[in-house]
Amino acid sequence: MSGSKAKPGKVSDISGDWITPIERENLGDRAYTTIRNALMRGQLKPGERLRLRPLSERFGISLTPMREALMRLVFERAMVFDERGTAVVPNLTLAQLQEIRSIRMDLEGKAAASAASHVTAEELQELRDIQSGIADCHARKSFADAVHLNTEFHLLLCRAGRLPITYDLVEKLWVRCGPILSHLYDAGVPADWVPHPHERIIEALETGDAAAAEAGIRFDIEMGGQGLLIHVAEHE
Amino acid sequence: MSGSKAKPGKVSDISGDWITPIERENLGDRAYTTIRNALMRGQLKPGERLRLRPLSERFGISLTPMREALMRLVFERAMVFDERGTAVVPNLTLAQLQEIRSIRMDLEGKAAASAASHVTAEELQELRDIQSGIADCHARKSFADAVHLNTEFHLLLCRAGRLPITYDLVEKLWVRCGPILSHLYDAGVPADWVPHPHERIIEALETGDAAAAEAGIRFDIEMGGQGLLIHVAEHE
DNA sequence: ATGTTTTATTTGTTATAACAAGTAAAGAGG
DNA sequence: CCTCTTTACTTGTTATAACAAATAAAACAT
Repeated sequence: MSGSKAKPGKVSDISGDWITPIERENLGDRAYTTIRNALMRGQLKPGERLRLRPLSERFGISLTPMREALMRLVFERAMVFDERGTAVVPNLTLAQLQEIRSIRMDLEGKAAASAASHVTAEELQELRDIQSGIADCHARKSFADAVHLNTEFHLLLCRAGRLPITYDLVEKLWVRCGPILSHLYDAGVPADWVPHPHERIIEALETGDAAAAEAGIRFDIEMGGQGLLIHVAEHE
Repeated sequence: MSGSKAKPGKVSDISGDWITPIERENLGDRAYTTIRNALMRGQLKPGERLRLRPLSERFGISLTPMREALMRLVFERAMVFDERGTAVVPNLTLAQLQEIRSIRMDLEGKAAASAASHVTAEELQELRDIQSGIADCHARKSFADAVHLNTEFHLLLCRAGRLPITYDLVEKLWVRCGPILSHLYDAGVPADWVPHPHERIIEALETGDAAAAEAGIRFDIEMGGQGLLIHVAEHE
C-alpha cells in the first residue's frame, strides 16, 4: 500500500497501467518552463536581470504567477536574487563549476551504470542518433547545436538509468550551467577524438557493460568540460 | 571579478570581509523554514495535508506568502501536491529510499573526505559533543533525540567539507526523509556497536585521513539506515 | 560645474477579492 | 433505506490594489 489516502475500490483496481497522470499546468509552471529552457539554451546571459513587472507584461500574466516562476528558479539556484530581490542570471565561479563537475561525475556515472541494464532499444537508438548529430555539427562547425545535442545526450543517458531522483538532481545541475555552456568550445574544439567518448558509452550500453558505461561518462565529463573550466578560470 | 554588476568603487573596496550579508526574511521564507523544520523533526506525518487557508490563518499571514512556502517545499520534493493541488507530506517508497541512500553515500562520502582537510577545531569538537550526546541518548533509550542528533552529525560533517552545492543537495535529501526518520530504530536499535561508526569518522578527521573518513560515513549510511529500509519495505 | 535636497518612478512584497472546480451536505424521489 | 440531484462550502488559482523601500531624475544652491 503506497499512499495513505488509498480508498479501497475506487480507482486502484481498474487495471490502470495506461492511465497517464494528467498534469495541471499553471500559468506559473508555463512561465517557469519557458525561462528554464531559455537558460538551458544559453539565451540568457550571466548578469541579465529579469524584473517582475516588465516580464509579466511580456508573458501576459499577472504578478502572482510570474513571481512564482522566478522564485522557483532562484530556489533551485538557476538564478539568484540581487540585493533588492530582482532575479538575475548568476555567474558560476570556478569553484562552483568544479564542484558541479565532480558531483555530475558521481551521479551521471551511477546513472550510466544503471542504464547498462535498463536502456530500451528506442533510447539506445536515440542516443546513436544524437551522437551522429553531434558528429555532423562538428563537421559543419556549428558548435552551438553541438552543445545543445551534447546536453540532450547526457540527460537522455541519465534518464535511461531509471533513477528519478538522480535524474532530477543532474538536470538541475545542467540548468545551472546553461548560461555558460556556450563557452564549451571556447578553449578549442575537443579535438577530433576518435572514437568520441560517447561512442564508447553507446558500445558499453549495447553490451550491458555497466562499469564501462560509468567510466565512459566520467571520462567524458572530465575531458569534455575542460573548455568550460578554462574559460571560467580566465574570466573571474 | 565575480559578478557582472560590480561597480568600480562602491562597496568592493572597503575591506569588507566582516560584512555579513543581511538576509531579507520574507513572510514566505519564515513559513517555509518553520514547516521545513517540522518536517525534519518528524512532526509532520506522511499523508498529512497542509491546506492553504487554514495554515495561513494559523501563521497569521495572507495566502500569497503561504502559498509561496508550500510550493517551495513541493518543488524541492519535501512535499507533493495531491490531485487537487493541496500540499501533502509524501510517503517514501522503498525505491526512493534506496536511491536516496545511494546518492547520500556518494555525496556525503565526498564531503567527509573533503572535511578531513577542512574541518576546524571547533567543528571537530562539536562533532565529538554531538556523538557523546548520541551515546547518552542510547543509554537513556530516548531514541527520538538520538535520531535528531544523528541528523545534526551528518549535516555538520557535510558542512565541514566546504562543498556548498553538495551540502545543499544532501540537506534536501535529509528533509525528504524527515517524516519517516522516526522509524530509524523500528527494526531494533543499531546494536551497541563499539566503536560507533561516528567514532571512527571523528578519528579519521583528527588524523586527516580522507579515505577513512569517506569509508566511515559510507559504512554508517549503509548500516545505520537499515532500520528505515526494513520499516518501509514492510509497510508498502 | 559640483554637491545636495527634493520629487517622481520603479522595484519587490503583501493582502484582498473574484474566479473555477471540485467536494461534502442536504434534500427529494423512488 | 437507498439513490440521485441540488445546494452550499471548501479547495487552489489568478488578478489587482495598496504598501514600503530603494533608485533615478530633477531642481536648487553653492
